[in-house]
Amino acid sequence: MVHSRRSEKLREIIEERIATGRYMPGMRLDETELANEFEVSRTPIREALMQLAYSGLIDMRPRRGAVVVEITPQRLCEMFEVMAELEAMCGRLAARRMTAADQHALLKAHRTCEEAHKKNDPDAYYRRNERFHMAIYAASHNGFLIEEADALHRRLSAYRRLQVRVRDRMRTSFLEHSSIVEALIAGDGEKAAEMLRKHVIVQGERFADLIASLSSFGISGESG
Amino acid sequence: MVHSRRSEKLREIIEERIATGRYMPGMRLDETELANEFEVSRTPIREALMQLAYSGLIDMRPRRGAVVVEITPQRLCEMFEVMAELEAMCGRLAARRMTAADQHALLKAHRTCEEAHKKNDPDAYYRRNERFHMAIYAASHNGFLIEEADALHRRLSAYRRLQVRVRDRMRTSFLEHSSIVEALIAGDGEKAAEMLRKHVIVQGERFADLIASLSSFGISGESG
DNA sequence: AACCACGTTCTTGTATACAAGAATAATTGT
DNA sequence: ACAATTATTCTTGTATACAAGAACGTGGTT
Repeated sequence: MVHSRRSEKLREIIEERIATGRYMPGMRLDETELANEFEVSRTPIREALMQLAYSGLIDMRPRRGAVVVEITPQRLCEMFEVMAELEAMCGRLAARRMTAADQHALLKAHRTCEEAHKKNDPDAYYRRNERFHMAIYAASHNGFLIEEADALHRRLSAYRRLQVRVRDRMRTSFLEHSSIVEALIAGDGEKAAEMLRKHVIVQGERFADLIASLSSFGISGESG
Repeated sequence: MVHSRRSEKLREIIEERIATGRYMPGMRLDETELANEFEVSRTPIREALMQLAYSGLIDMRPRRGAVVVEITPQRLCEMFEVMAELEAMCGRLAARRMTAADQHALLKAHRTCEEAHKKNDPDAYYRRNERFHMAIYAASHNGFLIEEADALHRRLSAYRRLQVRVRDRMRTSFLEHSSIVEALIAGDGEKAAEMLRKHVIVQGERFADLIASLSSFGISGESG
């Protein structure tokens, strides 16, 4: 058995389960229970939970255990607002700094999105959309920015997954991607930034869509 | 004795020590040593270290202990580049959303900076400058953004402290503050954003200044 | 004398034991 | 019968014990 910090992997697994909605907001995470499930002691479980608490995914009140944070719609919009700005920044930098290899990766990711769109496969589109955005982050050539954008993107992935299912969202998203690619390839940083900002931010009718999907997700609903 | 998670406070203390340069980059953090110093067991120390590792302040290689991360000049510039963008975003939002109370707080913070500037007291200016920037963050009325800006600001505080000592930097900084305040009060979000971006970003001759101060700080020097 | 192998020691990673606060259930008083 | 208070139980927070890998030193060999 490899003895090299299990809490890392445990954190990733729990993070994933929160992101995919298996651990719903408001749900209590019992240390002993998790320890039994993963067949480890409470120690690595606790270490994983501490990290998640620090990153804001769970809330650990002293002596009251870990709870998956209930993200209010307002909070979620705030997070998307910041995400939009980070992506806009990536786009602005990418337009100036991207290499031929970056362009190639971006175009490839865009084409795979197109496939998923044509097949009308929201799950595939969701995954390929992630790669599209990652390609833009990478092209910014700012390592720290890439990490931050990546981290926030992961935190929002559960809600992004929901958004893709909204009627016509996939088509709109893909069309926006096309314009973004165009601006990036043309080297127009400001335009790319502006389009990415609008692409990511949640406002207007998309806000209503989000609220609607949240309630089906169990957030701000009857969950206590 | 209050039994409510010591690792929180321990994390803050260690974080502070890294920020102020007491724990220099490259320095090894011995769990047992820290446990003895704080008169606790290794358990809460470890929990604090895990959190710091997750937030990127220290590096924990399996079985090789915790080491304060060596931030390269490039990395530091990347971080300031992101900080600049977050502050610009705060400014843009603040110009639109700030209340009378926000304006009052901002002007007050600005005046206390002026005092420190006139007394030619870099340490006081450093502290009051923090409050000035915090006032802008708060005025953005985006709770998530405030937290993120705050966290990154803290991570960069050690380097900011050095920058203030650069000749004439305090005067330049204060003049820039004045323009920023003007733009914010006038409600000109784009201008405020642009000025904040330039105020925070490290480039040109300020980059050279940073490199120079870093070597005296022990970074990228002979420290292993 | 230099290099490799082995063993010692030291520190981290994990498990378990123990303590203390919070939730809950039971009991008693009004 | 209902509420309040207390006792019990349950879970977290901390300490300590133990195991395993890594660093380091020593000794032997070439």
